[in-house]
Amino acid sequence: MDVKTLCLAVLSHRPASGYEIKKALEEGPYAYFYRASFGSIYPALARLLGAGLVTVQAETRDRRPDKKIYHLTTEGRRALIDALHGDPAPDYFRSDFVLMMFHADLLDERHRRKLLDDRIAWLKQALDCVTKEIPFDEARKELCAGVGPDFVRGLGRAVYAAELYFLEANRDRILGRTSQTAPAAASTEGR
Amino acid sequence: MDVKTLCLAVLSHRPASGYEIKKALEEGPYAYFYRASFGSIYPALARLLGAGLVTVQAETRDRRPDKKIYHLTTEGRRALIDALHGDPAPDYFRSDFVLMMFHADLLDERHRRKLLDDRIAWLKQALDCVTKEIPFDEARKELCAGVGPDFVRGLGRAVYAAELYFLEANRDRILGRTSQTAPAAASTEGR
DNA sequence: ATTGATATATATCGATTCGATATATAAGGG
DNA sequence: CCCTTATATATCGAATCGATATATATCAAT
Repeated sequence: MDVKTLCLAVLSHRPASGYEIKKALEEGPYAYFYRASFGSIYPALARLLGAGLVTVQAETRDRRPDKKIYHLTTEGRRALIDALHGDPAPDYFRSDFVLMMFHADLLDERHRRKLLDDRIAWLKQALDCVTKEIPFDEARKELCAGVGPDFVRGLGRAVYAAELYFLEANRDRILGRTSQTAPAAASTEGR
Repeated sequence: MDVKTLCLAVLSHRPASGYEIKKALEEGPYAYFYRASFGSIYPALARLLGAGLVTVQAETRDRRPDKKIYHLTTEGRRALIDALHGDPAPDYFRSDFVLMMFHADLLDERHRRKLLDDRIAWLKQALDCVTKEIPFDEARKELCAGVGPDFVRGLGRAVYAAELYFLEANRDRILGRTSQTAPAAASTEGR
């Protein structure tokens, strides 16, 4: 699924600016399963505009740069629905954390510990967010309402909780046995 | 982490051709947490060669195109270790499946069911692979040996199992309540 | 014989995306 | 003044993608 479709998806909730689309993708529920940079959002919006799948209205604000609000057209909505009914591409997952853990034998103890601690902290924070339903503002709330978002929230919770549980249950395994520090250091820190 | 580092990581196990690197990334344990295309692997290898982080030896084979085997240099190994000790970038995760489920209200019942069924089947197959330790050949076996790979395998298993469990426990929720087909059709298929 | 599929190999193309940067505005702090 | 953060639009050069090209093999179907 390309960034054009992603923008259509965000706009299916409500009209938004390019910046707001980025925010939804970065801080809203989409952040857990998609991502896009300004470098791809603006050209994608330009293409959507050219294709008649969105329209744009400029809003002038005092002492601020103009704001462009993009609206989904009927054709745009249809294009989105078509795309959502296509075959899903395989998940795209890249994780430095996992790559580093995979090469644990090349890592020093300190770094291994830091990776685990940071990951555990991040998972706890993410679980907190997902569980809480982020009620920051109306636009954010709207994105989170419905059976689909509920389902995805539950899925995210399940997966993050499983990872957290696994990391906490197995951290000693990765910290102890591949230690390359002196045995004395290992025995005081491995326990 | 860029594709250069990824190639160094694969080569840290044993020398390999560009094609073999791709295979390791596509079918070996790396497939679950990284990915790269030929379009990025070959240019990355060229850059690594230019930087002296790898060397290459051409092997002539009868009636076959030459095979280029890339070897990690000492500097290459050092560069890899440095990269692995850096700060991990945030995970990059994109999922058409999750995006589609998030927009379940826009999907017809048939498509929703297909998405779930296919995903569940894929998860089962992936769990099977991860559990089995893929003992296809020596090169593959080598990639899977050690505390790091064990840890990552366990992590993958935990996460996939959690997702599978969640999907099986909640499929009726996503199939039933957002149905937009006639009530009669829903009641015969929802069960 | 040809075609299609699959496999092992190297390589590259045009399109897309990334991450950083630029610009324009605001506010606050050192 | 500079830096940081925020709200906005936009673009750059580098990296990556997915498809394609080329070169070889084997096997199966027509």
